[in-house]
Amino acid sequence: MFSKASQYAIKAIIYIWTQSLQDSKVGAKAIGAAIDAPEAFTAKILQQLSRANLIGSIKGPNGGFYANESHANKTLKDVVRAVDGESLFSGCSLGLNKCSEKNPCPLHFEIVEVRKKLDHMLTNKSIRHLAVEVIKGETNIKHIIQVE
Amino acid sequence: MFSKASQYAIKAIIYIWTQSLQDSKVGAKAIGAAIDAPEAFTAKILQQLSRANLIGSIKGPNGGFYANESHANKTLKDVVRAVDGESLFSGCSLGLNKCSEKNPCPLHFEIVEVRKKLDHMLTNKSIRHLAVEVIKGETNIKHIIQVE
DNA sequence: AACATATAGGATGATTTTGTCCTAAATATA
DNA sequence: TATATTTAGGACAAAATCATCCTATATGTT
Repeated sequence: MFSKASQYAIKAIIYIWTQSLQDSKVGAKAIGAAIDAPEAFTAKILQQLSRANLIGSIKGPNGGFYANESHANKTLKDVVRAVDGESLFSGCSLGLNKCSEKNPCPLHFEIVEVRKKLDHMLTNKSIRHLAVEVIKGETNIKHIIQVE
Repeated sequence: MFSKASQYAIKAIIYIWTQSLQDSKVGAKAIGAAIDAPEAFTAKILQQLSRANLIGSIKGPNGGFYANESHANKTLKDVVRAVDGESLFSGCSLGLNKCSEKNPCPLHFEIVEVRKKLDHMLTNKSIRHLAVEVIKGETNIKHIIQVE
């Protein structure tokens, strides 16, 4: 459903918010470690999020990534859009070039319902809100380390 | 949402049913042409569908692919499963190794709703039924050729 | 000013997915 | 039995995605 890149992006941006809500910026290294994602690849994704104005970034010592009020109304849909593009949300799910009410593919009317739920999932809570849930311990964005 | 391979698979198997309902087998070449998919790649996918017993195949002159009563209750979910595997339907959508009711990711409860609709879309009509709709002209599985 | 730290971004490599090509195996027909 | 046709399947190639490495750029600190 989501590419690896957007999975990392979602976990990363929620993590950034958890830190920003406690007034601290985080570096790419710390983010990668926190979400169990490769650091350099995560850094690339953070660039994309930054360019899309979903997070802020500051170079240099004490720099890092952060989110603030200017990002407060962003949702996971913005994240998935920035990283994976529009294809999950629009266009024919079977790849037909002309697919419409008048000339529908076999999934045309059904996919609307799926996308409605998908949209709801990705827009009904702000990323900030999702981060609060993580802080509260209600949800979780990390792998669980297996101990023998 | 769906891989290219499973998009081809869905169109191919519906096309095969449209032909089988009129008592004729179809070859890989004709299938590829009918759904605007590369022939050799389509052939590989047809092998997978055949191995998964979603269609039948016969070698040699007058051979080809077909569907019959023994395939009549198969759905698109079986097709997507055979081609793309299980990941769309189960497992953590953010890729967490341990994600459960007790230790949920931020999307854990929401993804259930999306998958419910997805499941409905892929199981509420048999492939055979979808083919009938195509035959009736109610739906369509081909690209529309652009004429200048 | 020099230095250290951190993001930005280009170049490159690995892996997966997509796609092609060729040979083997099966089977209908002459 | 020989031949033509068609699926099965292995080997290979191209493109996209995932991932790493190195240098440039910005900026805080000494």
